[in-house]
Amino acid sequence: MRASRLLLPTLRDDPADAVAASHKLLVRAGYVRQVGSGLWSFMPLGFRTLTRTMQVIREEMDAIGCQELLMPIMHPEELWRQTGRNMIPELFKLQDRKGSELVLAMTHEETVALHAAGEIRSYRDLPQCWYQFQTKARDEPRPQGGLLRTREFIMKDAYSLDRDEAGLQASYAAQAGAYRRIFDRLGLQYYEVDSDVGMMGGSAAMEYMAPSPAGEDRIALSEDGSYSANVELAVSRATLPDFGPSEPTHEIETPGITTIDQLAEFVGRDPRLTMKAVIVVPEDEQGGVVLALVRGDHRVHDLKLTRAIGGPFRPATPEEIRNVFGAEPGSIGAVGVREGALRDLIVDPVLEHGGYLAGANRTGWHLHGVEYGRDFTGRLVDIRHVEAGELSVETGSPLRIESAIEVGNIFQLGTRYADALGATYLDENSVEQSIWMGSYGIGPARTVAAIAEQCHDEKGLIWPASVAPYDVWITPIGEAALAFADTLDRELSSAGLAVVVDDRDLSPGVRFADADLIGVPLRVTIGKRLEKDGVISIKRRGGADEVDVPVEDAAEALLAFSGS
RNA sequence: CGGGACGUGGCGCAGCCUGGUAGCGCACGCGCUUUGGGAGCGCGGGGUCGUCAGUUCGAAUCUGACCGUCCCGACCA
Repeated sequence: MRASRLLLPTLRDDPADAVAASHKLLVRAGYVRQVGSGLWSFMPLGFRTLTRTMQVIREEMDAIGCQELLMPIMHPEELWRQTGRNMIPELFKLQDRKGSELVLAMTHEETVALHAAGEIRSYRDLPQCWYQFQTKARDEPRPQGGLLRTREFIMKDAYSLDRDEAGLQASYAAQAGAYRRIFDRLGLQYYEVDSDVGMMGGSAAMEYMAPSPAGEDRIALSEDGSYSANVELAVSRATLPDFGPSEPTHEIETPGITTIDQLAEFVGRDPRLTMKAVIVVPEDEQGGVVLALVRGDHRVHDLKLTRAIGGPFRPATPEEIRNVFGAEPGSIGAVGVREGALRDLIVDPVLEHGGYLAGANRTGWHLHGVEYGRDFTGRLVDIRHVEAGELSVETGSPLRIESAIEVGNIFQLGTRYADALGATYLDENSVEQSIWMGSYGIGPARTVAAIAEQCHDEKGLIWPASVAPYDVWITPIGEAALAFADTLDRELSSAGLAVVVDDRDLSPGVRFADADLIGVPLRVTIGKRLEKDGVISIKRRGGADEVDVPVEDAAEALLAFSGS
């Protein structure tokens, strides 16, 4: 293919509004263009890379017996009412001309359960696995980072249907294996981490996380490799202070002290010997205030607390705090709270042992020696944010925290969707049973962006061979060189390689710069030395220096390079 | 939703404070020269200055509203 016939809209400057490396590079190299916030077109170059990425995914799905199908993007809202997910704020809603209510699918569990209910009759029909590449629409509060977070995107979503939990676990394991093969083939560096089930519900989930500074997620990883989890649910062994002997509680006056730092400083004690009170109000109709306690030097993880409460919450106002505790914010604790004043009292398990300095519910005073079980009780739920340097629970290996991009996830859903939509089968005893479902997603476009984040240098993109838009980029300099380039193109193309001959009437420097920016793995330069010495130069993008190859060996050498 | 920034040819920007006929670089078209790392000279085309309203003799510039985009905090492939 001659470059003069291709759309190669490369840019010399970074787009002004781009921050993430993948955003800058994919726009500059002409792979993608923006249509609106979180809405992107894949230009021909980008579409080739996206297609190759999807093909790798398709091959590995097929390899585990998953069957490709296609479900609609537009659904009757009624379908989503049946699982209650029509209330999700990210769900786009619209009406047709008759006023019928429709939604744009943000995922397809409901549709799969609908078809399972319609088509699966017997245990003999199970297990099944279905997948598709389909556009998802999500009314994101904040699209971001170019392709990293968009409002419309293609997802590979697969769904397993099994007769029982053991079957689901086998399907889940098969998907996990396929995912590892997919991301290995795509040349992506990634971690498989335990994750929150989020809006999907269900019992277990893992995420595939590509480490990158542009990533929005934080993952906790143990140094010995035995533990990896999203910080949304990561647990760790906290360091323990020297508590000293247990003492009865006694009040101490702490005038004007409202923060943990001030308190620790004022009494000259380790902040780890203090207790922090977080007061929040659940955002539901029930009303009431929840008191959450963590150690003074720890942070509450919002999502963990959301799970503990069972829904979203907001911080309590100073007035609400005064009303419930009879004291100013900054001197709140669990001891001496009026009976029935709290809707819930959640205690981080770190506080189960030891005596702490805590708020006295009396403005300007704190309590010394407060112990769980003796002085107060509450629901023990892990709500604390894991910190770098803490130790993994099982092996005691130190944890670090990395930023990462979520490129895929797998969920064990259980029977929630099947139950909501009546997806059942008859077992050997003619007893009706619920179908167990799993769902498995990969964002191909986000994966392309994650690869771009990991695989680039100051000159541009450096694609792994499996996803590069073309395999070989030939830059001929001069007429004789162009003729030989076309010959080489024919030879390599018939051997199955995708080749670009950059015949554009541009200076060599510009064409070299474009080739580097676009990131094709193999670069061939044909110049004066073709006629003088009978050699051409081959260079691997991002690899070692150029090597000269005699013209008669050129095709063979390139085929060997592309295969390795 | 809270906070911040920006909107001027295709791209990157200046001009705005201090109102007076819209400019620079790149890109683009034509001609000549040039060809192993973002070439040179010459000529040329292209902009309702986000939109609407207001102030003014006169608005890219001042005021207001709206729209759009990006970034930082709560959500997800």
